[in-house]
Amino acid sequence: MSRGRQANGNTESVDNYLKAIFYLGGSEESRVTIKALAGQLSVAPASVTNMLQKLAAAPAPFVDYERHGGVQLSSAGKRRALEVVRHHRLIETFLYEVLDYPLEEVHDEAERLEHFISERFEERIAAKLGHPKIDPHGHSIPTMEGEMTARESMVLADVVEDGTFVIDSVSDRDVRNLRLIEAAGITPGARLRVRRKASSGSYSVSVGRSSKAFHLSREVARDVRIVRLAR
Amino acid sequence: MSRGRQANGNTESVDNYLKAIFYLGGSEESRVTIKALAGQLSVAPASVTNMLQKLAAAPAPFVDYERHGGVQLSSAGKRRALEVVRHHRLIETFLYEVLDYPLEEVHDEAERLEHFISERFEERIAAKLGHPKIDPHGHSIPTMEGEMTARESMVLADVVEDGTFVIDSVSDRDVRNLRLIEAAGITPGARLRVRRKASSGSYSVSVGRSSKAFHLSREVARDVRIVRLAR
DNA sequence: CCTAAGAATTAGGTATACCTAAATTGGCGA
DNA sequence: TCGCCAATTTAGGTATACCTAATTCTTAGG
Repeated sequence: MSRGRQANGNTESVDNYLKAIFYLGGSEESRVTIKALAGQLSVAPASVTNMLQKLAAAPAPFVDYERHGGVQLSSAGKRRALEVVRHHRLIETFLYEVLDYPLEEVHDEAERLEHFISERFEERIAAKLGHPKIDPHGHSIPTMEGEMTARESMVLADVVEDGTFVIDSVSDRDVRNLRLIEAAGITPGARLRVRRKASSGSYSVSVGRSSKAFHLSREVARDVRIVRLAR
Repeated sequence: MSRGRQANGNTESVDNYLKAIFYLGGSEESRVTIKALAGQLSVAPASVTNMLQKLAAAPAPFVDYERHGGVQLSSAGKRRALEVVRHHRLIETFLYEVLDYPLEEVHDEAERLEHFISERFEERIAAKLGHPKIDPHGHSIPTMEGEMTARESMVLADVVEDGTFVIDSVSDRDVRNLRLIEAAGITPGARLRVRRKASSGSYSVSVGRSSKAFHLSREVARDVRIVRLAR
């Protein structure tokens, strides 16, 4: 009886590799280097090579791996990655909406639970939430069929001209940043006026119809994605 | 970074050993044999010996183990076992009450998730449910402090005289039995009239105020616990 | 009281998923 | 073109938690 198995047939570890390749590959699904994966997963490069060799050697492999040539998800791998992402984001939404979690705590819990919930659990929380399309951070939730609607948003830190935007999503990568972002009232869907770009790369912004401007560091601006408001 | 860790500091495996010792020790908390544990956990006896030696060698051991002398939980072990049981039963209640799971599916999902939820999750579902004292099977839910109210109930299969009882709890051990039990309307709190004990060891019973009697096999009667109704 | 059955333990393996350290490789700049 | 060097891979090791087979206890019955 091999341990470490879950509701589905995968290992927590395998799922994490797939998710990491998915994220690092970006929307172009480009090949990902071993080094980048190692960084993302906080694991030694040698461990990554090992794991990828194992994954690639499987009968219906999740990845397309080539010696010295990086990795890419196979279509099966992409399907599985999207399922894990769906789990993650549904759980986040559930924790936030139903269990009243504070936004910053949602990520870590979801990160653990995403590997262990059954299909039934997934289906039930989706139903309870009315089959939501975005999670509390503003990220798209893939459908059961593994479709994820693409969003064409940009990182706030890349904005060079003043303007008015709609907040698309916020990153859950860094809890400290996320707390600042939330405290500032920066929430997906809200209006964001970018007032000034300091030479340092930081911003003066205001949210909603408030005219109170406040300051956002470049560091924090990197964790906010926005869409230009149609004029 | 050792894998297999959870929200708390334990291994899934360790938690399962503690839970098994807890169950097998019964309310008298008697010593449990290696063989019984091996049976309960579906693991080879040698594996049990190994694990117990490791557990007993820890700085603040969860178990009191003696060579050729069986095991018993230490007070720390009992505390942890009760926490896992609390998780399990709270999750069951949550799945049943909030996510509308069918009763028979509640156990397996809880069995997996009990190891991975955080204290916060535990606290939140308990709050959502109004700090329930029993789970949908009728089992007591230990408190946060590790107290579990004892119930003096008996197994239906042990009843020798006809009489009227209150259903205390039903076992979730066997899904097939549980389905029969539920279909019969046997639910914790309901009234059960035991009409006849066949020589085979099976019963004719009726539930609630219904006078429709039906048949219960000894096998199924072993999974129902009852309390004699005060006259 | 002594022995043999059955319980428990020891010994030696497997698989997973990590690690470090030591090769190797492949592409880029001199 | 060639050699360097960072990236990658190979080699060899660790810990967990299992396994089987072989050995050693314990104790209950003769």
